Parts: sequence; structure tokens; C-alpha cells
Amino acid sequence: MATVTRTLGFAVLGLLAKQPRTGYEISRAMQRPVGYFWSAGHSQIYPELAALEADRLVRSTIISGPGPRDTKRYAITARGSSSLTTWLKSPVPPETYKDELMLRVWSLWLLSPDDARELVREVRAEHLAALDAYAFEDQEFTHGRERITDPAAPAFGEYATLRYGMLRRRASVEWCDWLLTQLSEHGNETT
Amino acid sequence: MATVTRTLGFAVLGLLAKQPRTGYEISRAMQRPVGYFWSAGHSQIYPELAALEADRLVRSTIISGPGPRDTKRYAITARGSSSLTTWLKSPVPPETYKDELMLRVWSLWLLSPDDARELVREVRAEHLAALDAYAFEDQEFTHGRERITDPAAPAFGEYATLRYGMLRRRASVEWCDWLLTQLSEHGNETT
DNA sequence: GAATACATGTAATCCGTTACATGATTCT
DNA sequence: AGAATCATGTAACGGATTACATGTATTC
Repeated sequence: MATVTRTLGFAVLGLLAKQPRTGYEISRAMQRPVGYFWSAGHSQIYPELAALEADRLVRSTIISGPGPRDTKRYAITARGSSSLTTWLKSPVPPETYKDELMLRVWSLWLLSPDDARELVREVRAEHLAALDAYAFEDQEFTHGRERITDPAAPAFGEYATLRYGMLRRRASVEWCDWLLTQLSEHGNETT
Repeated sequence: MATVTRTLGFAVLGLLAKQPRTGYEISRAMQRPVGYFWSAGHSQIYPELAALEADRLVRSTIISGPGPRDTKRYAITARGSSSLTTWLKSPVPPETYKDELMLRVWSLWLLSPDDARELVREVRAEHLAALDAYAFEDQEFTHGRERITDPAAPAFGEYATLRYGMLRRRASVEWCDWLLTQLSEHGNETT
């Protein structure tokens, strides 16, 4: 029973497993991607919280606050925790990854070498910028007091996803460099 | 003014830029991800082709075939080609990447070290399997007769996206190995 | 004769984004 | 006084997946 299938629900439960929060705090947290790989707008969060509460996976208490409506603080329930860990242990679905950038690269042969290089340089710059931001957050982690090597501490999962983001971006930059070399070396061979 | 905003439209145009195809052939091609990073079902393709034809970005000729309806072969028009290259040269949108696997890892601290390792091993196996498939296709490219180093040949873009897939999967496997080390080294310290 | 591949569409549903809507508190 | 932030919701729209629907040609 207690069937949350929506992935968003598990993202919210994952946040609430660390500490109770208001809907606003959750939507704040999910504007920048949670775990660097999941984001959602506030218009998704509030209905999702209502659905989770209807399933008794979270519980809310009304606290006073500004605005035309009551401010509610949400906390995960025992049911919610077990639903979350059950999901974690369920088989991982095959990855379906859509990347508009790669779709563009796939048709790159239609562009002139100059235009192609321009596109790849733009992509490279974006990956580098992201890498910088990640490196900064990495320093905050390693110089901070959070126990990032303890697999039972909340910061562990967060740090692991950050590591992945850094690796992925670094690989992307290397690939851009390889592609730029290809475009320069063979760019003026044919007509 | 010939306005395709749908990314799917450009995926279809990208396929038709290489050669004319029927709707069925396009949907076949897009079941396995095009350029390794974009896929679509047939129920998306047929309405999209109709929309592209209404915008005169593709043109169809009826050919006889099986089934209750006419079989149509689609070809890209000059308008379609210029629409596609305009899109290629337009600014790349910031990457929004959703990864359910990473969302799970983010909550990994809730699992026992054993269960956590199990999850990571599963993820690792999937990346390795994909890497094997990519390596096979890589051999077909490099041992084949297609001119993959000529930036003006259709195979160039395809090969570039394959390279990216390989790099990304390899980075993912390395990250899984790092995570498994972390889980083993620090897995039994606390509690 | 049955199963699979060929071939093309529509409908229902779900998920996510953007826009609409309201109003208090805090900071400059 | 005005802007930004806090705070919570609904509505409209668009893209994607799943299910519904139909029927031929080929292969086992």
C-alpha cells in the first residue's frame, strides 16, 4: 500500500528525512538541483506535499507566518521513511537520458567548421562554469565540519552526488577539447 | 514564419537531413536513442511529422505499403534544412539534467552499508553493460568505411556523440568504484 | 495457422513549466 | 514608500508515455 510512484515524492521525502521543513523551504531547496541532479518548481511541490500527506507519508503542523494562508511545517512519518527506503532498494530503472546538446552535435556535420567550433566552445564554457561552481562547493564540504566520509551521515549522499557532477563535467570538457581538435585538424580537408 | 520550437521536430529533421524515410523508419530509429541521447515513441512521431509538413519543413510522397493506411515517405525541404541549421546556431539552453539514480544516491545514507553497496553495484553493472555496447559500435565505426573524421560527413556527428557516451559511462564506472571504496572503508565505523 | 514485423494513427494520462493570484514582513 | 523576500496555492499549457485501435505481409 502507500503507493507513491512519482519520483518527485521521493525527492521531497529525501529532503524531509534530513529535517522538517515548510513547503517554501522545500521549494527553495529544489530550485537549485537537489543532489545536483533533480529540481522542481514550487507549483509542483505544494500539490505533492498534499498528496504525500493524504498517503500519511508526511505530517504537517500549522505554524504562524506571513501571507494569506497558514504556514505549515512538514515532517516525514515512519510510513514515509519506510516508503523511501523501500524505493531505494527497488530495482533501478534503465537510464533514459535526454540531452539537447548531443542532439545538436549529432547534426553538427551540417554546419561549417567555424560555426561548429563556435557551438562546441559555447558548450565547453558552460561545462567549465559548472565545474567551477562545483569546485567551490567541494571546498565547502572538505573544509567544513560535516562528516562526508561517514556513510550514515546525511552529508555523505550529498557529497557523493557532487563528486559525480564534477567527474561528469570534467569528462565533458575533455570531450569538447577532443571535438575541437577534430574540427581543426580535419576541418578544411574537403570542399 | 516556420516556427518549430519543439526539440523533437529538430530530432526528426536531423534524421531526414541524412536521407528520406517513412514515419515507421523514423520511429524505429528513435526507439534506440538517436545520437545516444534522444528517443521518442511512434505516437509522438506521427503527429510531429504532420506538424512539420504543415509548416512545409518536410514533404511526403505516398508509396504503396501494407496496413490500413497509406505509407508515406518523408523528405526534408530547403525550408526544413535552413530551420535546422538556424536552430543549431541558436544559443544553447542551460543544461537541466534529471537523474533518478543520483536522487537515490543522495538518500544513500539511509541504507545499511550492505544495501548501499548493492545499489551502487547495480548501477555500476548498468554503466558497464552500456559501455560494452558502445565499444562494439565504436569498432563498427572505426573498422567501417564511414568517414568519421570528416566534419562534413553525416557519420561525424554520430561518432562524436558515441565518443561522449563512452566517456560519460567510463566516468560513471570510475565514480561507482570510488563510492564502493568509500562504503567499504568507512562502512563499519559508527553506531 | 500463429507469430512477428510492417505500418499509421488517436486517446487518456502524467509530469513539468509558466503564468496567474494573494498578501504579510523585512530591509533599504 | 518601495523592493525584496517570505509564503501558499491554482490554472493553463505542452511534452512524453502508455494504451487503444486497425490491418497487411512475411516468416516459421
